[in-house]
Amino acid sequence: MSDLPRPTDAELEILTVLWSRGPCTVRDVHEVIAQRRPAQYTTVLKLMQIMADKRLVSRDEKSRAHVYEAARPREVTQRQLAGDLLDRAFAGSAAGLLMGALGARKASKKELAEIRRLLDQFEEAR
Amino acid sequence: MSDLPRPTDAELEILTVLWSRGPCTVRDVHEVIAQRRPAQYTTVLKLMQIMADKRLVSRDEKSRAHVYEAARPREVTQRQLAGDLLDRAFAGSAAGLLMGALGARKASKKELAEIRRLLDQFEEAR
DNA sequence: GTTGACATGCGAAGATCTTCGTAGTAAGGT
DNA sequence: ACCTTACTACGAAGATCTTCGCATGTCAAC
Repeated sequence: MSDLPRPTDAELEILTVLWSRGPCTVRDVHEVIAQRRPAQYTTVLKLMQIMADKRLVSRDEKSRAHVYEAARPREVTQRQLAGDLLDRAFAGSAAGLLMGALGARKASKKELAEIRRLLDQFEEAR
Repeated sequence: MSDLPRPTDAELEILTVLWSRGPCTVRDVHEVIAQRRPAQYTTVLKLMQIMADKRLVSRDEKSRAHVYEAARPREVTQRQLAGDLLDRAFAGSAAGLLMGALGARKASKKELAEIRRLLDQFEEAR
C-alpha cells in the first residue's frame, strides 16, 4: 500500500467535493467551490492536475473532459490526517484530540450519544 | 482575544518543546530537537524569531540569551488545530474525528476508558 | 470549413515555509 | 586589551503552495 502525501488545504477541499459527489470533471468541482468562494476555473484545474501527479486522485482521460476520482476513500485519508495530528499535536492521545474537538465546536447531545455508540462498537470489534 | 495563525509543522514542533519544558532559550529548544533529527541551531533560531513576529511565542530579551515562551497554553492551540481539522476534513463531526484517530493508532484499553471518563465529565459540565 | 464553446497544457508569479551561512555583537576568562 | 565562545540579526536560497493568464486543441453546430 503506497503512502500518499498529506493533502494540503486546497487539495483537501477538492477531495471533499470528490468524496461527496463521486467522480467529477474539473467543471463539476469548480462549480461547487466557486459557490463558496471566488476561484478561477484554471486554478482548480491546475490543482487537480497536480493532485493527479501526486496520485491523490486518479484521472480518466477517455472523454474530452477528464474525470477525476479520489484515489482513496474518505475514511482512509481521514485516518491519515487524524493520525498525523495526533502525533504532531497531541502526543498520541486520542482522548486529548477528542477533548480538543469537543472544546472547539459545540457538539449536540445527539453527537455525544453517537460517540458513545461508536465507542462501544469499536471496543466490541477487538 | 486576537486569533493567531495556525502553526506550521515546524512551528508546532517547537511549540511542543516550549509547552513541555516551559520558557526556553533557543539553545534549549535546539538541543531537544537535534536529539531526534538533524537541525542547525540557526534554523531553530530563525523559526522562533518568525514565531515571535507572528505572536505565536513571546520573547523576553532581558538576558543575553532571549527566553521564549508559547503565547497560548497547549490546550488552546490543540483546540484550534482540532477544530480546524474538524471543519476541513470531517464536516464538523467529532465522532468521525474520533474514529479516524482510533483507526489510525492503536488505543489501549486504558485510553478507551479514559475517553469514556472524559466524555462523562464533559457531559456533566453543561 | 468556420466559428464558438469548452477543454487541457504550460509557464510564471507571488506567498509561504524551511533551511542555513555569514556577519556582527556582547560576555567572560586570561 | 585580547581571544574565545555564545548569541542574535540578516539575507538568501530552494521547496512547496496557490493563483491565474494565455496558448492550444477538440468538438459540434451552423
